[in-house]
Amino acid sequence: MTRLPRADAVRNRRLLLAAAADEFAERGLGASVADIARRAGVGKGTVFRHFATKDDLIAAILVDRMADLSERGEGLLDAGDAGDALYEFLTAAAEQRRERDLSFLAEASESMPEVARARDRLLKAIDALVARAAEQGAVRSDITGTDVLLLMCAPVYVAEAVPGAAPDLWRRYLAIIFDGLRPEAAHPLPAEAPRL
Amino acid sequence: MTRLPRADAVRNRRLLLAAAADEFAERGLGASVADIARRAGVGKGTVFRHFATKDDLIAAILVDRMADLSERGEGLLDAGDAGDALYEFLTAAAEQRRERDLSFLAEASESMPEVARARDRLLKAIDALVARAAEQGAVRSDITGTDVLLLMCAPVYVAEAVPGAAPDLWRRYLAIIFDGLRPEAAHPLPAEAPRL
DNA sequence: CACTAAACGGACCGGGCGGTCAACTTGCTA
DNA sequence: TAGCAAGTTGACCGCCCGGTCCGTTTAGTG
Repeated sequence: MTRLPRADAVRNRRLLLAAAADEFAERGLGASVADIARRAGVGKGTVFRHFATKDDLIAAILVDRMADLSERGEGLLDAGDAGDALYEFLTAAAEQRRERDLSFLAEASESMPEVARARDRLLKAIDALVARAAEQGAVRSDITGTDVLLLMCAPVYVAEAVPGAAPDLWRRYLAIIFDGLRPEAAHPLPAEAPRL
Repeated sequence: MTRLPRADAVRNRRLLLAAAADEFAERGLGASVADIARRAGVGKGTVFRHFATKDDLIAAILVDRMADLSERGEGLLDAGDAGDALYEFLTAAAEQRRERDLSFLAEASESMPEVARARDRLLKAIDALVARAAEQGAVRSDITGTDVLLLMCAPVYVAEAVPGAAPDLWRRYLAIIFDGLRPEAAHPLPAEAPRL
């Protein structure tokens, strides 16, 4: 059998992921591996022992976050009102991103299979939430889970552009965007729904 | 009197701005000054003669773009249907950004007074468009020009996240978001409207 | 407790970046 | 057309980054 990982290695990996998430959130993509290592209280070499490249580290962070969101979405699937459940899910997604904006990490780790797998799971949960909401007439029936996955990020993105904004400004834009998903649509949807 | 700038200097400045916009659009914020100079057919030193720092160059690009949009918005102020005018303006804004996404330049040049001035002019035009649309009942009356300035960027932002997307996918999200602005609101707006 | 493979640390390397500068060229003016 | 300020150029500087490497430390094992 393969040996179990050493206890200190497990601990350091966790410290590294947490430190990296904080550092990226504060300094953006340009945060240096050396700073991350220092923040985790670890040597720079240790970072590269756990994650072959900076991009691998980024991917690992993203996978963790998407897994958290997936769990949340799956837990909301048996809620009574499907519209409320969807709204609540979108709120949770916005809150996660609000706490630490790591959206810029996505482009650095496109095309990593582990990230793709995590995103597929997330999309599956959202698909189910949207389908139920559409059945119950809470949202228009021509939007897809992918639409919602994409729009999910918009409220915080929009609110972030305001320098000294109230911390819950994103709620304002979530309300507006969710209103745009209602069944009584004024505008037909141009362009086909995207896939993935 | 102060001397007029030399003809070649004027030409090079224009070449530089165009080359820089292209280069940034293709390579992101990390595009190097050396590459921009090469693309403009000019020495690296010339870049710094025209723009003291990389950030000054970025600011100049942004000012140009915002001025273009402002002009467009101001021209739409005497259109018959204010709702259509607003929709058309948002379409123009999305198209500009779709052609070349330079959104990431904004954070590099926050707090530059020239950029602030250009943005103020743009905001003024949007305020007027939104006020007219609200008067005519095309949009809900509790949204502000600032809201629209912020939301304006969302459709392209959202559509960009899809790798091989149709080039006009953003129209889909513009339709959804514009629907969210209609007067028949389902959700009250949480959080106050932001300023600036 | 002794031994070893796994894990760690940080000096080190090559490369690319933003920005400077002094020698050179050129458009404008009188 | 002569003269010069304005403009151009690319080699150069110092810095910091991602990634490597090897001597040292340490957690688990029998």
